[in-house]
Amino acid sequence: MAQHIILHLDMDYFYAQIEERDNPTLKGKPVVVCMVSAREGSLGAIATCNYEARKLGLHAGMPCFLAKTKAPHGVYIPARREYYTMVSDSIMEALRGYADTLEQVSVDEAYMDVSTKVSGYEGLIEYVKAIKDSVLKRENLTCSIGAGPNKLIAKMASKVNKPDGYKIIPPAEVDSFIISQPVSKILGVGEKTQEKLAELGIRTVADLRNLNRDELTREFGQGRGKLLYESARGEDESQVVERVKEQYGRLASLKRDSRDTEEMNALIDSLTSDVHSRLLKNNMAYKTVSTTFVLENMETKTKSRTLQAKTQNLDVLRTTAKGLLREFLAENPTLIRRLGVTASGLAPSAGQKSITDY
DNA sequence: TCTGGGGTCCTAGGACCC
DNA sequence: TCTGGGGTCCTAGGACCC
Repeated sequence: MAQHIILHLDMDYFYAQIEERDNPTLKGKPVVVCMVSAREGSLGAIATCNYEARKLGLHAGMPCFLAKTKAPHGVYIPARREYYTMVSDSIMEALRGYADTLEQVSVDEAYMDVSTKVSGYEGLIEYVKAIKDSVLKRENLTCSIGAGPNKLIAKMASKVNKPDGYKIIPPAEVDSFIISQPVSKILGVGEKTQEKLAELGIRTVADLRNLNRDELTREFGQGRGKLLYESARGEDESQVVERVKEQYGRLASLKRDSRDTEEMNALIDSLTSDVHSRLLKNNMAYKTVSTTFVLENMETKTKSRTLQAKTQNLDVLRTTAKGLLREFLAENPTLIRRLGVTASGLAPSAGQKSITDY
């Protein structure tokens, strides 16, 4: 049975690196790419920043007004998402030829199963270097690559020598590699799980190994329990698979917290147009519509409705989303901060069908 | 004086069907 | 008086990721 060789490729500080590439005078300065919303008085939040900015304590998700107090000389650039997506598509295309299967995880990240492309871990360094080189030649951008016998190890390895580096973990080194990691590095262990683990006295993967399967499923449920048990042993059976989009959604902030139906319906018009154009572009139909409400206190609520049959129709999307908004307002007295619309239950569109599907 | 936007996966209860 | 068990779909929410 041939061994699996999985790579995880991660573009370095992707959005900010693209901005640096396009404007070399930015090199050496803290570069901060911001997501800007329509909200009055808001400077938005950081999407990505380069390493100079990180040294000053900046990180993704940080509000930009706060970033500006820490890095007043930084260069703040509004995100150009469509452009970054084009760059991403070009990179993914370049990677495809190097992989048996390519699984794009996000704009700047992909898993590659290269099991039949290389003869083993011996020749892997050259192969990894060739991939990094092709990305550099194609888009003049650097990336980092991790390699190992499964996705978990590849992903953790890609972080080891960032930026512009690589790390290969052959099967014999998996155990010593994984056991040295803090639990927070395990994929799927976020803030909440970390807190709960800390209460149980668990901080490292080595600690985690002291709990057996039953204890973990009792504490964390079937899914997360299994994940923790296997991850602690460097095991991950999940395969690299070509991803199919399961939903298209758009979310945006209101100018100010509101219950103004007219304003919100107008926003829904614009959000649904966007979602709809992506459905058309990919020739997909949807069956379920969800409206997302982010409240004053940042709490998120959703309401959804599944149709009798799938459709591609824009008016149905709009009417359903607005209906859900009306219901939500009738049931909840709270002000709304952000609104979102998502189409899910996607399937390839049958072609000429339209309103009659409803 | 605040805190963006786009996703995936899992869980759980109820409806409904065989 | 007692009334199984399994599967699928729908809705809602939570955790996590970039």
